[in-house]
Amino acid sequence: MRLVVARCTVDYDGRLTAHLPEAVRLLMVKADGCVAIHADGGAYKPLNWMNSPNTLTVGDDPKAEDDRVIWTVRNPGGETLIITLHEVLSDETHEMGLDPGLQKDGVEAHLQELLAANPTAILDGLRLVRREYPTDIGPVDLLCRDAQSEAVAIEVKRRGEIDGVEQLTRYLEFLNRDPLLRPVRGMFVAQEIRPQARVLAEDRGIDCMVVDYDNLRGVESDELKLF
Amino acid sequence: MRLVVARCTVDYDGRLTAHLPEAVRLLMVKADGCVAIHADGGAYKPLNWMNSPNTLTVGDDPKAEDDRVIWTVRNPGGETLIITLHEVLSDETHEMGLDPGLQKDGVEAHLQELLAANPTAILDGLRLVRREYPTDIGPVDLLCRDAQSEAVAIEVKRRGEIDGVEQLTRYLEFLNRDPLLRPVRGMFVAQEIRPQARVLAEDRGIDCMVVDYDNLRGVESDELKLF
DNA sequence: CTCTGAATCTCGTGT
DNA sequence: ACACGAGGTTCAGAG
Repeated sequence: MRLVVARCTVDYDGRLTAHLPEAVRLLMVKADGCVAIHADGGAYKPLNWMNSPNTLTVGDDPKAEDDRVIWTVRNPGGETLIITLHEVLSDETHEMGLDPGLQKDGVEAHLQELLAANPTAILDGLRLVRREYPTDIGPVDLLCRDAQSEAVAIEVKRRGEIDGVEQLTRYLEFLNRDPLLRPVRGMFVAQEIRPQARVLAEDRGIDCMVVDYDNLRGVESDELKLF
Repeated sequence: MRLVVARCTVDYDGRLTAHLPEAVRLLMVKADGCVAIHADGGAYKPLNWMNSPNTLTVGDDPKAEDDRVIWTVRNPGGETLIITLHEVLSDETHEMGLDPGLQKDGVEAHLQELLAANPTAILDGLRLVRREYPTDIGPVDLLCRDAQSEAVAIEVKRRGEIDGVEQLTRYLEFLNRDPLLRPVRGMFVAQEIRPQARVLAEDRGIDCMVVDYDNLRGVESDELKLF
């Protein structure tokens, strides 16, 4: 990884056009060639960047009186990032090697897995038909049948907001056209449900349910203990 | 901005839990206190981070035999980021000052402006009634009248996806309650429309249209040349 | 390969 | 403060 601290101006032209006036910033060039320009504050996201694959060419500015250097970064999509370095304050390179990568736990996929394994935690007598049950407009998280064998479509979210209710409503609209499934009931299951989402869901006849991730893990381990 | 290159392990516990095995990485501490951990490749996004405001406390690990150092970053939300530095390879600090910020051009707002100025680029004989026409549930991008003076509600997107169709559907539902407007037709205009979004739109009787940003700019400049 | 949906989304704007 | 929508979204996973 090469780290350059420099007073610079930047111009990006690609999916949009963007410009950075002259200031001191960090230029980060990673081993795979991707380039990122960071300011000293604000977000973790860089001000500008160019992902790999790309080509970086370095040249002097023939029009300039001082010794400024121009970096031109081009990618196969025709996007360009032009960095004019007016003054270089630091330029260091460090070898780092490949990163073993991030291990995550506790995202929506895990919640969905736990619920698929324990549908009765949602509703007594509930049985799983399929995870990611396909419809013409995308897959429903869980399709189940309740104790009366009626279909229940379940949308799982970490945080339940209005767009999740919209999503489930669309699925229900399409699922209810299928005579083998009709009538299909909707359930909105999340670790947290925003008040507005709850209002909209209830207005549409969709049941809401808040579940606890750690409790569910407990349920699962309890079941494992039985064997 | 402080830049530390170190062999380290990282544990994040907050909205999810995540762990990074030992490897050499860049630790970036910005002037506002935010911390980011970068690998030497992949995305511009850091592997782990903690936004400002937060507190960084540095301490030795009393249990360790070597001289490892532990950084503990805490934010008011109770999230923690624990970085164990096994070996520090570089540690530098640079003053950068405030960044003047990014100037952008070519986003959805510009597309909407161009279409508002040239409604006939969407449909022959189309006249603009109002941009950001208000309804009880939010403003419609463009409200127009066609050659037969019937109302047309237009949703403008850079990339047309299902959400946009939902949005327009909601607006149409409310606009069609207004006897002065009824019947209101819907049009979904974007630089690119995803197939599933097109299916849903057509299912709802909404017309789709793909427009080109650069062409529109050309139309505009053509009109300007007339004067 | 495309397409869909999640994200520690982030970031702005408006109320 | 919260809700809503856009993003050079990025990113991973399934068909």
